Amino acid sequence: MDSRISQIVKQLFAVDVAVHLTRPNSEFGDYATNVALTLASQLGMNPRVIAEKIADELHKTDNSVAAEVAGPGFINLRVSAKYLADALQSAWSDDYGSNNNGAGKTVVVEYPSPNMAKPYSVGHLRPGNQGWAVKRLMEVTGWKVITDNHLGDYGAPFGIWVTGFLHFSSEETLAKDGVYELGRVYIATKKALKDEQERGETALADEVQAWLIKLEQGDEQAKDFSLRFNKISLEHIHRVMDRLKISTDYELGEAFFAARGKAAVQRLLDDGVAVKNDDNSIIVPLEEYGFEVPLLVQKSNGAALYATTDLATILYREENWHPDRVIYCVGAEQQFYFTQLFAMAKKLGIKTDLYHLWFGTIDQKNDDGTRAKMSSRKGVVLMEELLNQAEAKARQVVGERTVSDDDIAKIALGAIKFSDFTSDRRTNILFDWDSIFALTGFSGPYIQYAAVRVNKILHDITAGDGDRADYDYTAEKVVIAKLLDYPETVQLAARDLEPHKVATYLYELARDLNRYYETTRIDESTSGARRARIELLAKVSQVFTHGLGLLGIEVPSQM
RNA sequence: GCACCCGUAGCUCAGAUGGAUAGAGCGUUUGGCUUCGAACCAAAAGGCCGGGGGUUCAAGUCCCUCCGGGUGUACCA
Repeated sequence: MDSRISQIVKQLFAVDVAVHLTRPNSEFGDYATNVALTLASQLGMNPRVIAEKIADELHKTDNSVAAEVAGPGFINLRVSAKYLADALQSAWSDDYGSNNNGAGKTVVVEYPSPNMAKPYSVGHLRPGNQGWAVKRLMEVTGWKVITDNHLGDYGAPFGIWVTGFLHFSSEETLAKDGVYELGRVYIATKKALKDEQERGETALADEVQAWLIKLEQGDEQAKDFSLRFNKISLEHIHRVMDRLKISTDYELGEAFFAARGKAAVQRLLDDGVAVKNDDNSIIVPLEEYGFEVPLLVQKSNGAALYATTDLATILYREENWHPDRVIYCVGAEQQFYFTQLFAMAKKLGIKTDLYHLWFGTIDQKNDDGTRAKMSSRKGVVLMEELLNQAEAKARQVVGERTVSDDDIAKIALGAIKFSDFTSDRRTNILFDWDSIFALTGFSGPYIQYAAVRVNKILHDITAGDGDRADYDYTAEKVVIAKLLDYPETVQLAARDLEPHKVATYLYELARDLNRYYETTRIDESTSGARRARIELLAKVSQVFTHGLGLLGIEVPSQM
């Protein structure tokens, strides 16, 4: 319909415009467009006159659409429910909502990239969650997707671990608490290091450095510590990711790329992109990209740092994966760093679209009522604890009904994940135990419930062989119109990498469906109507599964 | 200091390319289950969209400025 209006505009006024139909208040119509308003100044005509002409032309060519001019020059369009039902039927397919916009292109998506020194906390919720959703969005829009978990397994944390373990821990507590003990030791040691620095001492810091050097030199004891600690941490990360139902194709951590850092830095020097300072540190000046501070790619002691491993990572991916695009799912705190990194890549001549998919912080309320980012100092919430609590809450709501552990896990995950998609990913979100487990209203379980319910109906009621040809779909009009919006929603969400748009859509679809049930019964309808309704509900069910799947949320079999 | 982000109902947040009467959830008040699943639905109350100025036929949305908050700002990752 939008393209036909474009055609009419071209025919009447000889201008090319992309017409976008909006969904106005139902009192105005089913669809609306403001083309006449946007054209008015360009054509030097009264917008209402333009609108009238378009509406007239529309009537002449198609009597199934009622066009009406309203207000300053809006064109409101009204069609029959049957018309929409037919449109849905012809647009329908088994992967309704998917498209091929990204065909032939490759994208690397990097997530959740946790720091291995600490247990998986809610701080890692967004990278994993948003990263997974972006991966899914890329997949259903035709891209070839490669996912990589860029583990934080390199650098000072190892030295801090060992030093801290020897001073503040024991084999017994490590055996008992595993990664949580490692995390405790890490945080305690960081604090001890800071205190020491304030006193002007360096004993502990020297010890940390000594362990790092030992590891680099292949010292047996250091290697043994490294293997043990990494194993504990990695098993933990895998366990949590399994529970979160997220995974990646690769797990190439910083340590893997640090080994390639020297060569990468050498290339920078060879290309004249980097400069060596007198103190042996190496920097990439970025004044021409608007940065006062250069990017440091080698410490004065010759060691690699973040920018070094990230540079090696970029080069490795270019060589091996040839991506058109790389999406880094990392928090907003690193925005400045990534703009520097990308500027360096550009300076090196890398053409790939490097994109920092950032998200706001997870905040906590301070005692004085203000908000601030959750931090290990103030005490973070651990992911396993969050999952356990969410499952307990779900179980409590389920009550007497028998629901499998698997379904409970799906509901708990539905609540947690969806809460991350209730706002734009850039928004700082306030961590709150109640809202993150929300099971009612604008929540994951609300949609899951609607999906479970519709599946139950589909299971219990048979469509029969009635003739639906004469059915007018009046009662279903709102739901059908909503289903017709789905492909565009996916397209927009994928274009802007904003999965929360899918979440909003699914909520509205579920709400429209719940309202529909209030007025219409499926089982009491006549044979032809029943068949039409059952077939429509099957479509709704498919969209629920598809859409929730984009958010990494599954539909339980029961709840 | 500088850079980026944010300020919308009591709270938490939506509001694509500027468009008609600014929307949800939670909370509050009220009504609806002998009914295909009430984790639901219906209704009500609640807003100088941080302040001021500008551009436009039209501004929550764009520009300027001020106020308030968050996050960064080369040898941490």
